Amino acid sequence: MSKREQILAAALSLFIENGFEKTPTSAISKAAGVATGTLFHHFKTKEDLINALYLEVKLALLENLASKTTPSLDLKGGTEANLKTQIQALWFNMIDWVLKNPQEFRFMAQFGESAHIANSTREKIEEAFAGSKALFSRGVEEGLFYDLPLDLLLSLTTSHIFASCNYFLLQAEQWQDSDIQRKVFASFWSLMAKVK
Amino acid sequence: MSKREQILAAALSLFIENGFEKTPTSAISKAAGVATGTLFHHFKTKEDLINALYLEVKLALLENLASKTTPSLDLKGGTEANLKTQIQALWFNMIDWVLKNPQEFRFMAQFGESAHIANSTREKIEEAFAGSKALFSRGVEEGLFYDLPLDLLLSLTTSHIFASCNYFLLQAEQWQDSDIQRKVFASFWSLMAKVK
DNA sequence: CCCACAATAGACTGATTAGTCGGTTTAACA
DNA sequence: TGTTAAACCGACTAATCAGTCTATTGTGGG
Repeated sequence: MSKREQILAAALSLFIENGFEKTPTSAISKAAGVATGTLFHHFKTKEDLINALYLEVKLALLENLASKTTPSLDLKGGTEANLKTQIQALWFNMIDWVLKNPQEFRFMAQFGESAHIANSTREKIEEAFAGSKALFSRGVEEGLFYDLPLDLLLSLTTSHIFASCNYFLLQAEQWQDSDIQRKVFASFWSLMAKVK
Repeated sequence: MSKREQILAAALSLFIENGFEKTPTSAISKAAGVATGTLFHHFKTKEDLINALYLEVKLALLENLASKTTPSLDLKGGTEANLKTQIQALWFNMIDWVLKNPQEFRFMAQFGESAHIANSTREKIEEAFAGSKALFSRGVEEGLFYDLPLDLLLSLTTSHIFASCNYFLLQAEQWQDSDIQRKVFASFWSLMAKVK
């Protein structure tokens, strides 16, 4: 692991444990086994560090969502069944990843709304997630989902899945119950899908 | 307005604008038109101050939710219609209050997850909101809602309504559209209500 | 009118910390 | 082997800030 990675890993742990302001850069460099100078060699400021970390975490999540969701663009089984399958895969992958990477998730949850994350960082993430966004856009276009502004729909679905992750992270044994899994996904789906 | 209230009001503005750590107590007392000593007379520490503020804001919200939701315990029109009506009233009241108190909402959103809010504060709030909680508990008991752990269901509904508030706060003109209102509430309701 | 105590004031300090600086080590490459 | 630049080191500093302290001003009850 490069020193840069050591620093990021140490920062991740310390930030979620103590918060940003209560984590001195000295503590980060110490935990990373690195000198202060090295930290500031890799990251111009402490804010740069947290922004880099946030971006990396988000991209790691994205990669994991994408890797398993076969983007099978052929529409066998009808467009609706296909879309639901893809979104369901995304949903499972997300919870899977969160349960395997609890620190990363806590970090996203804790700092996603914080003022430390710069707009430029948010824009980069927005861009990277454009692909997943398109999936939901399709649902609206095809009249399958509520005809609501896409941003609103995305915000509703994102917060639903975040809340689910948060719950299963604390109650990991419940995630073993496939009955609960089914119900929670049903809840997720019907929050956007029109009643027929 | 008492000095104590002046301090809380100043802190609210400054905290949402600059964050907790980037708001020196000196800035708060200055904005409140008060001396440092006065601030620390009313609040033992800066953390005490934010906890008091958080509690007050949450209680103000609660009062507003409760005041308008006539707790009509007679069950005319069937228990189901009654429950839906009450929850719908809660839902509208919440968005109404948020649109009228944007700073308070931003504050809740920004600091709800933060480590500055003590557990004792969270417990007090939990207690205060037990009444609203009971409404959802009823829905589960009556088999109207998904049979999921109450905490999970509450977390899902809360985050849905938070996301809605957040959206309408930025896109206030959309809240004028009663068609959108209907759809978003439908989404909210079907996220917990079993499909029949 | 007086006493006790709450409220107010603001100068001050001890501790903390982000980031700098001057220098050393490592490593790629010519 | 010599050159160069990146990576690395850690002592140091300039600035900031939470909370203290001592003094002053209301104020309610006896």
